[in-house]
Amino acid sequence: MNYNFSEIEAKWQRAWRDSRAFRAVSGEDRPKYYCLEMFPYPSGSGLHVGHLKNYVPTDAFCRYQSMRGFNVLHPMGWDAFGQPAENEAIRRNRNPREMVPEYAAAYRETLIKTGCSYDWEREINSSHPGYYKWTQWMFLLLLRKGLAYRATAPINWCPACKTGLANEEVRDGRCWRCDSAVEKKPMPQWFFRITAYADRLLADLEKLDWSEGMKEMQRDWIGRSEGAEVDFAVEGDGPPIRVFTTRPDTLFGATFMVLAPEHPQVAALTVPERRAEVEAYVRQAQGESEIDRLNAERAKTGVFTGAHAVNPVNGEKIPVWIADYVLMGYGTGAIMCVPGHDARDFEFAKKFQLPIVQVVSRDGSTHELAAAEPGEGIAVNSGRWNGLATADFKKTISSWLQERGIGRATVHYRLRDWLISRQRYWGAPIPIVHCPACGEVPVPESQLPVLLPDVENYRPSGTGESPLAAIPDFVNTSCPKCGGPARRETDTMGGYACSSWYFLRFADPQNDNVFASRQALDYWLPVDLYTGGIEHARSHLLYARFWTKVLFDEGLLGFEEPFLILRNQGSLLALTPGRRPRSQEDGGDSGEKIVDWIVLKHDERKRIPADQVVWRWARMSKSKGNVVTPDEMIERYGADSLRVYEMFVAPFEDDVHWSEEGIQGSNRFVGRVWRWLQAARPFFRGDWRTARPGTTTPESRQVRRKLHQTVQKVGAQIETFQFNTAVAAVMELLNAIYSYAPIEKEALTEGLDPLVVSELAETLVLLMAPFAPHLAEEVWQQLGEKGSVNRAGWPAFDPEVAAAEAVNVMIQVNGKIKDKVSVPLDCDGETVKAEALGREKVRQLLAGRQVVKMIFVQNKMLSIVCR
RNA sequence: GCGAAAGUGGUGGAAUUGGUAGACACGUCAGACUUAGGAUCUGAUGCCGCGAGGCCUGGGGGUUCGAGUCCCCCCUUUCGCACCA
Repeated sequence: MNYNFSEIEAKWQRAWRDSRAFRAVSGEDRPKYYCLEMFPYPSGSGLHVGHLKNYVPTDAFCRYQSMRGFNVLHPMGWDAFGQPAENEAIRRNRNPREMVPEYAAAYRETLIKTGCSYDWEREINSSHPGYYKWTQWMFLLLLRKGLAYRATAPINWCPACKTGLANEEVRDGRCWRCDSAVEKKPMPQWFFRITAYADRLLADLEKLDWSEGMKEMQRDWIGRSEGAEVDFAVEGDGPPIRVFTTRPDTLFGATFMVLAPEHPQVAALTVPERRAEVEAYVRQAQGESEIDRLNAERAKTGVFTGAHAVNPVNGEKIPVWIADYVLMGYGTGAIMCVPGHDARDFEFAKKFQLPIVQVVSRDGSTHELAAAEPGEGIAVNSGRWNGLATADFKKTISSWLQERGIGRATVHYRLRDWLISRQRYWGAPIPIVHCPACGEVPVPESQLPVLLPDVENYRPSGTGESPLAAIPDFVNTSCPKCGGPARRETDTMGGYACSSWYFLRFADPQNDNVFASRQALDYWLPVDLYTGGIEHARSHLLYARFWTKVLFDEGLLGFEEPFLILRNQGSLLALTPGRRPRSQEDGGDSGEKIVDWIVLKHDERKRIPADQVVWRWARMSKSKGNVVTPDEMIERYGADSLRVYEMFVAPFEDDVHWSEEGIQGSNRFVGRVWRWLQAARPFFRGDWRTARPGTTTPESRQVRRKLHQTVQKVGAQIETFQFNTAVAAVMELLNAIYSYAPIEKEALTEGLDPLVVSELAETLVLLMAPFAPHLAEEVWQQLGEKGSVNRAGWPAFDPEVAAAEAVNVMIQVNGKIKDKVSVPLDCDGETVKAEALGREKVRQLLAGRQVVKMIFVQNKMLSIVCR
């Protein structure tokens, strides 16, 4: 009988819904387990099989945990606010308000069809007022704690998205979404002071079970660096120039200074006769794109301001230059230049013929420097500090500077504050009122949420202002403080605000009085297992950790880290049609990005001749036209087969080149399981556990051994996220079962113990349940078992049954395996030696030679060394 | 340039952490059953060799009775960071 998957899968999906099978009830006695996948933004392209590379294994894990007796919370929701959704709405000329729920519903349908065990009663949508009320509440909390502020600063402006971008959203000077070159634009915008938490965000990484690579990315992004700030007095009047350096021990080698072109002191420092030149350079630097400035390969440029500063350690006058290799955004925007020991300063000094002095040496001697020597060593040419080792010198000089009030040891971070303002429609309005009398006034909590108005035109204004600014009914309001006329803030919050706390909301998603009750939070949180793509390494995960710490500090949470274990799934790649770029598209001489392949646009599909199409592997996405949908796979092979394939095809973390050939193998496996269980069903005895097998043939013992070994293996491997080998283990077991009890035998039990067959059948169903839950439920019911298999206990394994009776011990002669002997488990060395030396083959090899030594490893190997 | 991970059959991938390399699967080949089969079942399948046997984990050294696994050098790929002072 073939497996009618479409009927059976529909039956159980209905049954799970009707029985609320995956509802998580807070406060139960069973230990809780909170398992979460990064919630998706619902796009029009729908889910593709690539999404399931995450959802399916994580679901198998949840089902396994449920069978082990955990009270599992496995929720799903929609990251519905933000530009992806808004851009899609614009493209389709839809209102996101109507479009998003449709898309979410489609996602939900597909996820239900895959048999994923979500508690849909906890579904959340971040664009729903009941949700974003609390996003706004979080904003006010940050504001109250001094962690939100408004500042006019040059921000990353994406001209295509017409909005500001946080630093984390800029890659190689380009917008992460649309790849446009990012510009700098000064605008008043809201920021969150994440830098205040830099040290804790860095230190607490140690507590987390995340991949080392992931932690390293966060460390890089936070970019802690220890050093010193030093004030250089300026010749004449004017405030000193403050620099940051990680090498205060090289102060004696500082022969000039460089300021970023945007540095606020530039104008004041520049002498009149150099003004024209300096201003021209500043203008030129401003006109450059971020991409140009980020290019480290190009030659150094700069101009002299005419001003001099005084090196505080030796009183020497040193020239002050400006150059675009110094960035305003890091440190103080000014540096002391030590050409002898910094490659960039060396290059600059060579070009502009500035003096180069050696102040660090390996052995205390000095020599002509052919290149910068950035390493540590012993101080030379450093006055009374000569001879000090770098580390000691750093400490000494820092205190020396501090005593004189001209410097101090400091720590700088690469991390910038989080730009939250978006000049876009589709986001949570920032709950602030601008009052001419009172200034920036927070909207009182009782007036939350500040509703996003329903509008006709939600497109970006083009002026840089939010579309909300064009809606008088929204903008014009009264000041909550003085009651006078005032204007609402028209920026909305970037999507990352919503995703920085959603994992808390799942604990108590309907609560209207608080973002989640403390009781529910204490029961469910923190998230025990979090899974998602590596692309969120620095943005989402950093922000969510930041908000969690703020809430902890406020006493609202009892934990400081939201995601204890993090696993990152690989993506699915699909063959994607593209073409060679045309000459004007290859970057030419202006663009640095070398493109050698461009995805075919929709209209190009038919136009381009087949022989000009170039196929490449690329991540699945609708825009690339290479998606395979779960729906079509489920239609053809069933959800269980698709699930098995997604897990079996490769390790969880690995990228996969999608092909349909593999899924047929999984389909075959599922069918084999089904057919064997159907054949075994008539002989099934529910009392096998108590009725004890009467006959124990060697074959029975062997297959039971395999069974118990498999139970152990599958559990252990699900726990370590090795789903591919866990599935393989069940396949091995099935092969063993087929040779023990082939279906074609007239009677499956002929010559077999029906109790053994029963044990095999029941345990096989349980082992299949996390992977192929529909099949498992169906057979579970057929076998006359009560309740959902998802609540049946995970099978126990008996170590005695699982233990091997005999083992093959390898015999090595001079390091090469020559023979093997089969001996009982844990057989002692002497017996094995005697056995081995008696073997004809071994005797021949040892003839005329002298045995030097023998090494015996129990159950593994006997190594004979001879001369 | 810096940092991280990885390189195993025709393919996806296993390998208890130093002890039978290639589990499991795809593909291929052969057989069985079939009116038929893109179904099912059985078997074979790293490479060279008729064979005995020899050779195989990116390349080259080393440690060891024994190395895919540990150490050193090199090559390649992927990812992250990068004029960060």
